[in-house]
Amino acid sequence: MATRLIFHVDVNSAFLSWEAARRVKEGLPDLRLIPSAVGGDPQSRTGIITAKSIPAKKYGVTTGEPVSMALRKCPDLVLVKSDFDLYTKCSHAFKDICQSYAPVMESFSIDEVFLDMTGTGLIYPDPVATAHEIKDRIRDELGFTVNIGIGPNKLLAKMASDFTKPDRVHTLFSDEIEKKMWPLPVGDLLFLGKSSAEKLNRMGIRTIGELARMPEKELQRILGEKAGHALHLSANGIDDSPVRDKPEEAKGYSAETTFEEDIVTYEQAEPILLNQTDVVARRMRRDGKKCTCASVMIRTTAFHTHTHQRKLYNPTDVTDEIYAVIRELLHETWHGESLRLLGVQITDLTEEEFTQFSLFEEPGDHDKKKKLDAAMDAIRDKYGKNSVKRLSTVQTDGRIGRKAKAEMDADTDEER
DNA sequence: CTCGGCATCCTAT
DNA sequence: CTAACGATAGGATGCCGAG
Repeated sequence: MATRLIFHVDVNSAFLSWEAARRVKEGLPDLRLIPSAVGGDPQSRTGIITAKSIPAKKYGVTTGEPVSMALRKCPDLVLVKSDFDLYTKCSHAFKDICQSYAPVMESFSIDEVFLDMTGTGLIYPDPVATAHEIKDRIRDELGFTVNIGIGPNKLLAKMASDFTKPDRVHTLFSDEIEKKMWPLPVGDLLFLGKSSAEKLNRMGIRTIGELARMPEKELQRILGEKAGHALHLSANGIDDSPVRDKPEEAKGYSAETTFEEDIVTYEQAEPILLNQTDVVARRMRRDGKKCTCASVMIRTTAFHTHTHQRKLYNPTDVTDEIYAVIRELLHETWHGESLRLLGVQITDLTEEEFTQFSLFEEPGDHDKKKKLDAAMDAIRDKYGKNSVKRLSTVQTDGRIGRKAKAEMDADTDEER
C-alpha cells in the first residue's frame, strides 16, 4: 500500500475542557485557568480524578488518582462533577467538524478520532495547514481546544498528538522518528504500560530508541511473544492497522460497582448482581446478541480481586437465565469476606437463534422469560431505566434496599 | 501435542 | 509515609485436564 496520511485528533483534558467551555459560555470563570479537576462525587471517598487543568497538573495532580490524594497535593483544587450528557454532546459536535474534512473517520473514544486523509492532496495540499484549520474551527466554534497529530499511520499520528499541549499541531513522519520519538521514555509508547516499562527500566532500557534497537527475540522473552513483537514494530514506527469507519462489534458487556459501604451478606449482594445482570443483558438484547459465558467479579476490602466464570450450555439473552448462573458463581467464589466491589460480565457472544431445549425445564418457561424481558425493555425505553424494577431487586417489605438502590441509581448512560 | 476452559494480568480511555 | 482508587473493554498468558 502506498504511503498514507493519518490525523489523530485528541481533545485536551476533555471532561474538564467541556465543563469549562460550558461555564465560559454562561459567563462563569474559566476552570482551565485555575487548579481544577473532574472527579467522582467530591463527598465520596471512592472517587478518582478523570481530568485536570494544566494549573492542577503543576501541583502534581494526575488522572486516575484518588480524589483524596489530589486534594492533599492541592488543597485549593476546584472539583466538579461528571456530566455525561454534556460530554456526549461535545463529543458529537467536535466529531461532526472532523468528519466534514475526512473521507474516513474512526471514532476511537469519546474524545479521540483518527482521520484517514490519504488521497486528499488535491483538496488539501498542505496537511499541516488543514490540521490547523480543523483545530481552530473546533476552538472557535465550540470553545475547547484539541491537539492534532499527523503521521503516516495511526501509531505515529497518536504519538504526535501527545507532544506538547494544548491547542497544537505536530507531525511525526518516518524521517522524524529518530529525533522526535526515540528520545522519549519507553512508557510513552502506545501499549507499553507501567508494568512493562518497569521491567525494561530494570534492564537498563529507558528510551523508545533503545527499545527499537533491541533484538526482537529478547523483547519477546521479556514481554511475551505477542507484546514483544508488537512493541518491536511500534518502537520502529511500523503500523499498518487501518482507520475503520465502522465500530467493531462488541465482544462482551460488563457492569461493576464500587460501594461506599462494604457488602457483607447475600441479601445485599444478590439484588445488586441481578440488577447488573439485567443492565448487561439489556445492552446485549438491544444489539441482537446472545451470550454463552457469564462471569462474576468480586473485590474484597483488602483489594483482592477474583473472577469466576462458566460456559453456558445454550446461548441466551434472558436476564433470569444468566442471573441463575451468576448467582451460582457468586456462591462458589465468595466466602463471606467483606466486599467493596461486585461486577458481572457476559462474553462469547453469538447471533444465532439456535436453542437446545433443556431436559429439566418446561419448554414454555424460556418463552415466558423472553416475554418478560421484552416487556420490561419496552417500558424502560419509553419511560426511563428506573420506571420498572424486577421484584427480586426489591426487599420483601416492599422498600428497595439501601445499597441496592444506591447501586441502581448510580447506573449511567443507559439511554443517552 | 493441541485445544478448550478458566483465572489473572496488562493496556487503553 | 503508605496503600489508597472507576467503569468498561479487548487481548494475552499460563495452567490444567481431556482427547
